[in-house]
Amino acid sequence: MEPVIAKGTKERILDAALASFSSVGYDGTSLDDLAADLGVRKQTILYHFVTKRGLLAAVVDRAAGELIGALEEVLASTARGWERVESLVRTVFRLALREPQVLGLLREVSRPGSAASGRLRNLMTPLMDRAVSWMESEMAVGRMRRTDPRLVVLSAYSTVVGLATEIEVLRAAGVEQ
Amino acid sequence: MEPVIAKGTKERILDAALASFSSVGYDGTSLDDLAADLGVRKQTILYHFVTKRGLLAAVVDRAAGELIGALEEVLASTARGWERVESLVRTVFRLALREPQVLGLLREVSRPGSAASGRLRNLMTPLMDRAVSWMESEMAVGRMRRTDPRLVVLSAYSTVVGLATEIEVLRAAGVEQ
DNA sequence: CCCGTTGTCTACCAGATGGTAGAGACACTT
DNA sequence: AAGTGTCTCTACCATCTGGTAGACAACGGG
Repeated sequence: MEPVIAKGTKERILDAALASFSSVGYDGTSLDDLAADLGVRKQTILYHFVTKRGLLAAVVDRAAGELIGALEEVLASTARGWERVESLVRTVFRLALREPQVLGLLREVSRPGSAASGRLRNLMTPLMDRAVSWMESEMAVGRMRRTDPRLVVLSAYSTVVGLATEIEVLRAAGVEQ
Repeated sequence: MEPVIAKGTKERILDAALASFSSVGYDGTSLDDLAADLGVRKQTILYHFVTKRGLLAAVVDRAAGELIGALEEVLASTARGWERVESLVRTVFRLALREPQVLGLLREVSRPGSAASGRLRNLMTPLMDRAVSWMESEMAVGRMRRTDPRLVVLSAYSTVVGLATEIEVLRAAGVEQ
């Protein structure tokens, strides 16, 4: 599959695109600049991803896959109640520390009206539904206080992502982890 | 001060620009489109704000002024300890509900490397410093637990803004206030 | 009656952007 | 040797962008 030494051009493009999208945004990223950074012509990028939106979609798919994969792993574990929530949160933070770009991309793309916000929703809603129904069952057996689970999940989501996103800001402010 | 019937062109431009910047972002906003929406030529915009960045700066100044003004009002009150924090948070949320665009703009502009992030920092740091030194004095008299105030303020900031920003998302998900 | 200011307009442009067309190089199969 | 698919390249283009230059009207004061 993968060459032993050099990453394939396609992967390298995805890496650079993730970095660029998450820092300067989708509109702020020009294919020419991206290609120049990679020592490649723009048309090479377009060959692999057909259009700029296609590139964004691919980047989102890969990043979301990583995030979802990490979460799935936790979901497969046996922890129950708030323990489970805690390890989920911890997982997200660990990912945010290792690859801040993924969270940056999430922030960029979750803007309503973004070129890929629909795609993101399609990837996230099943996860969200699972979380909601799990919370409902936990509430049913009395391990959690009874509230609107959808609201709780959304609040938790935005708080965690918000905080994780600001990690760069925190770093810039000279704060430790 | 304000004309009774029609808002001045300048104010109308600022309104439209705020809406556009906060939803599709700075790069995603074209002066031509903005002008077309207003029934005005692009050059009218440039007459009032000279350059696109100038327009952004003006929008940021006005929005930040609103936010800071609201917060100043609370800071002038007599509430102490966590009470005070609570009313500050409440104020931000009230503003976010009334004008979600302001928070959208904040999110757009707080991205490191944004065209106006420096300007925003200049406007926010005095507020931040006040919050930090206030917390320090509260901790000194034992009304608050002793921790790194800078960290607390940053966390609170990102959590509140994060949550407030997602209000549109919450609304889209069909959740009440 | 002229003059400077203010605000909006028409006309135009240089540069960047995403995208198309097609050729050359290379590897693999037949 | 010929053919086929994969990958990258050069060349080109239509469109859109922010921005400049300058005309035209309205207005108020001297």
